[in-house]
Amino acid sequence: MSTKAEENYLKTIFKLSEKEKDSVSTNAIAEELETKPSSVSDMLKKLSEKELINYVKYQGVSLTPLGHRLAVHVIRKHRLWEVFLVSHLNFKWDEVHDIAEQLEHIKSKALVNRLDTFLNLPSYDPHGDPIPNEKGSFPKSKAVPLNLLKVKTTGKMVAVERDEPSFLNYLDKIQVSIGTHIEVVDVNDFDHSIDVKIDGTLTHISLEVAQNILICVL
Amino acid sequence: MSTKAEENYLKTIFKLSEKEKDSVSTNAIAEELETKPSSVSDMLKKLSEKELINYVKYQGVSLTPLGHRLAVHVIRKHRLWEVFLVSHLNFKWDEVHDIAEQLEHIKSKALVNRLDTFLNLPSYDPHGDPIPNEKGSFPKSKAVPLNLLKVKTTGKMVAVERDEPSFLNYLDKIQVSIGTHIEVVDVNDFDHSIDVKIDGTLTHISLEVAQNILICVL
DNA sequence: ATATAAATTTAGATGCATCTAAATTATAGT
DNA sequence: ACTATAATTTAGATGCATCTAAATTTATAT
Repeated sequence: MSTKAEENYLKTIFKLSEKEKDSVSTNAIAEELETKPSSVSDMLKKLSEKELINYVKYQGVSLTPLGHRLAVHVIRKHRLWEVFLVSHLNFKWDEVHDIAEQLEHIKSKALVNRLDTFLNLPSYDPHGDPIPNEKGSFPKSKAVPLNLLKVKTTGKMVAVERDEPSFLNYLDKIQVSIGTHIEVVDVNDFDHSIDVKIDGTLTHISLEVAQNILICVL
Repeated sequence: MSTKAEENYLKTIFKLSEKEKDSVSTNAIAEELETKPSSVSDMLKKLSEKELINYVKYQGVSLTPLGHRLAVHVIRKHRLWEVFLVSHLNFKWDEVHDIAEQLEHIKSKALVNRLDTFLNLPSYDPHGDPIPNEKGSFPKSKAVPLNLLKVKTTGKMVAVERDEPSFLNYLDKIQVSIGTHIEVVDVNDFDHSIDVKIDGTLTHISLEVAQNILICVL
C-alpha cells in the first residue's frame, strides 16, 4: 500500500518526466514539491526499494512500469474529482486543485470507476488536461502552447499548463476559457509578448501567459 | 489543524459519550479504535493540550465544546459522503462505511456545504443515522431498539445501530431496510429472541440483531 | 587536468502515531 | 483497612516523513 507522500512523489516524477527527457533529477523533484533535496533522497531510496522507480545514486530517476501505473492512477483520480467538483458542485476551475489534491489519495478502485461512470467517462478535466481511462491510457491531444503559433494563425484553447488560481483568474479576466477561439495578430520580437484576438476583441498577453495556454490549431 | 488520528479519537469519544454517562474511559476508547490503552493515553494528552477534551489522569475524558464541534463536523462529513455514495454512485448501504471513513477527513468547508446542497440537505444517512446541519445540530429522532418493543407493537425501521457489512447483509437477506414495517409477534423469555412479522412474513431474529435495529413506534 | 561550484547523499534530529513492557493509581472484596 | 486485580500511565522503541548540517560525488570552466 502506498502512502500519500509516496503518491505525491510518483505524480511529480511523472509530471517532470514528460518534459525532461528520460531521467528526473533530485533537485527538480525537491523544487516541484517544495521540499529539500535531502528529503527527496530519502524518499527515492524507499520508492526504489518498493520497485516503483529506477534509481541509481547521483543519476536521477525514472518510473518503473509499476510506478508509472500508480502515478497515472493518482492523476486519473485527481482529474475525475476536479470534473465532479466543477460540474456537480459548482466550483470554479481555479478552486478545485487543492481539494482534488486531497481527494486523489482516497483508496477505492470501485469509487474511482463509479465516479467515472457517474461523470460519463470524461476525457478532459476543467483545465483541459486529459483523463486516463481505467486501463491507464490517455486520450491523445496535439495541443501546442500559444507562444509557438505563427502570426495570423487561429486556434482553439484546449487546456492550461498551470493550475494556480492567480493564472486562472487572469484568464477569466481576459475572457479566455477552454473552447475559446484565439487568433495571433502580432508577435513582439523584443519580449515575445503577443497581440491576440479573443472573440473579436484585441488583447495583449505576455510570453509567460502564452506559454501556459494550450492551443489546438484550426 | 487536526490530524486524521485526532479526528478519529474525537469521533470515538463522541460516540462513546452518547451511551456511557459523562466521561469515557481509556480502555473503552482503545477497544473501539482497536489500539492499545497506552497509545490512547498518549493521544489523550495531546488532545487535552489542544483543548479538545477535558482530561484528568485516571478519570476518563469528555469533549470540550471545541472538541464536540469538531467531532460533529467529522460525523457530518462522513454521513453526507455516505449519502452521496449510495444515492449517486449506486453503492449498497453495506459498502460505504470504509470509503466514508477516508472521505470524512477531507478538509474543505466549502466542499462539505456544497455537497450538502447538492444532496438536498439530507437529514439521515443510508443507515438511518441523523446528519447534523452546518451549525452542528442533529435532527432529533425518538427511535428505540427493536428488542425494547412489547409484543403486538408495530414500528417502522428507521436506522441501524451498527455498520458492519455482515450485519447489513443479514438485514438485506431478511428483507429489512429503512422504512420497513415490523410487528413484534412474540418474545422468547429464555434467550430474548423475537418473532417478528415483516411485510406479512414471519421471521425469527436474535436479541443481538434486534438490539441493532432502531424502530420508530407507530 | 584540476579546482571550484553545483548537485546529491549521508548523518543525525524532530514530531507524529503507534507499540511493548514496566510502573503507578484506582477499585473491589473480604 | 488492606490487598489483589484491573485500569491507566510512563518509559523507551519503532517507522514514517521531514529537516539541517556535513560529506561526497558530479559537472564546469579555465
